[in-house]
Amino acid sequence: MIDTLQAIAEPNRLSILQLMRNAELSAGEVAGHFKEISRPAVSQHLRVLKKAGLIAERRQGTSRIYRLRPEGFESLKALLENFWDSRLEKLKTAAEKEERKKRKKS
Amino acid sequence: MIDTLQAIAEPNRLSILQLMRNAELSAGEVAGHFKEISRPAVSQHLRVLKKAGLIAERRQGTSRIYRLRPEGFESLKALLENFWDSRLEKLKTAAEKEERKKRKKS
DNA sequence: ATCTTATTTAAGTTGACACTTACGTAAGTA
DNA sequence: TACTTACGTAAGTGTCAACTTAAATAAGAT
Repeated sequence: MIDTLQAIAEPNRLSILQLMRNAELSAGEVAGHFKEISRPAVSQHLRVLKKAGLIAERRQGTSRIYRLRPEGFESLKALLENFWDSRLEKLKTAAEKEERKKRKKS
Repeated sequence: MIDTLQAIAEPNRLSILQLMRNAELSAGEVAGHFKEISRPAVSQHLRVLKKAGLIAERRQGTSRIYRLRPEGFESLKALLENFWDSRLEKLKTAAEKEERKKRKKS
């Protein structure tokens, strides 16, 4: 969970994920999009993303092809929904409290 | 955006946010939940979270009360939806391609 | 077998950042 | 005014992770 977050929270890795949003890419193709960092750096980022379950790897000849794993984002989605829904959450628990009060009375 | 992610992707800060999900807390109350780290450390985390727009601060006597800012999560939500909906996205662009093909024909 | 292509792994360096202790500040209380 | 309470800020330290270059691996092509 925290690993997923940390994997995404690095600028270059976030870029890599965004590149893969619509297409699979080989390690070399990914690296081609980055002028600032070397191939090994990209390779290391891919490893982190893979370990976090955010991408999957498959081999084809000498290349390795990577693709996004949308399932990998699901636990994160669940976690974060608790924050942007927290206002609803509060209303809900308040309503439940009210409910218990009523039952006590009757 | 990346700041928001980095703010959340630190274990203690994530815990702080989770603490605040249902109630406002003073800095001291937050610090009270952490045995492993000192008050100043908590204070520094609160600053990061505030800078990222994830929490808001208000003063009351000598205390400072912090509360969650669900709006602060929204840009992050928008970003991430592009990942877990990426399969739909692919279908959509494929459908659009198909659409253009048809128009060419007619 | 050797060479090339595509990529990862190893080893080492550096900068950022999460922490600590010590000090500063700001509001309320005696 | 002095004291206390509740914090934040400053300064310094250690760890970790993102990078580099160099070497290793793995599959194909000659």
